[in-house]
Amino acid sequence: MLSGPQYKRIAADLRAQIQDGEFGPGDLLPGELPLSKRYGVSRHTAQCALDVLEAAGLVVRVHGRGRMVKPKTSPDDPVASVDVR
Amino acid sequence: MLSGPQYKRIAADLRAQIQDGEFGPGDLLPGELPLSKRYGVSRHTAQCALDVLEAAGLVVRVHGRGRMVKPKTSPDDPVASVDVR
DNA sequence: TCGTATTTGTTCGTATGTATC
DNA sequence: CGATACATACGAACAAATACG
Repeated sequence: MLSGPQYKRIAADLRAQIQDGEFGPGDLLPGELPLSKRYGVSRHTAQCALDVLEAAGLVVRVHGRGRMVKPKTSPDDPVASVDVR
Repeated sequence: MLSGPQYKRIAADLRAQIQDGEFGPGDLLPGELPLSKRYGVSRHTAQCALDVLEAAGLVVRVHGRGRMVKPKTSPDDPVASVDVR
């Protein structure tokens, strides 16, 4: 209800951790499987959460490697203002 | 294999139709179910195809209604240059 | 207002392919 | 080669929004 979709909640959670500095630029984020277990959701849902961060321009995917915090290239990124609602 | 992912092929197909004028701005696109039947894929795959167009800024979603061709608001959209490969 | 049909939203599960380490 | 991780694709189910009669 108040919590909304799980995947957006997880995405917001991860985003907070990134912006908190728990994950720096270039750091590898936890993968789909680890996230699915940590939050008690399916792998699909964990994937959706990571997709939100990717769409927000916060992370980048690397096939066979994982997802990493996008190294800031342009200082004009409206990244922090993206609504994860 | 040689043809690549189905969802990207379908997305490219739809994009061509849009840019061909078969669907004008504001027009409602075929939904996930119609597309899944037309192309013989699952609803999930059809959804992925439509997601590509949405990510490309070509269409917008409306819950309970469907997806429509985005009415062009800004003429600076690098839309046509998006690679659907 | 209510009920129904349609469509998208969210979530689960599974399988297989491909890329990296 | 084997383990890990993302890529693609199938299926199913119920929720929520919208439109219409």
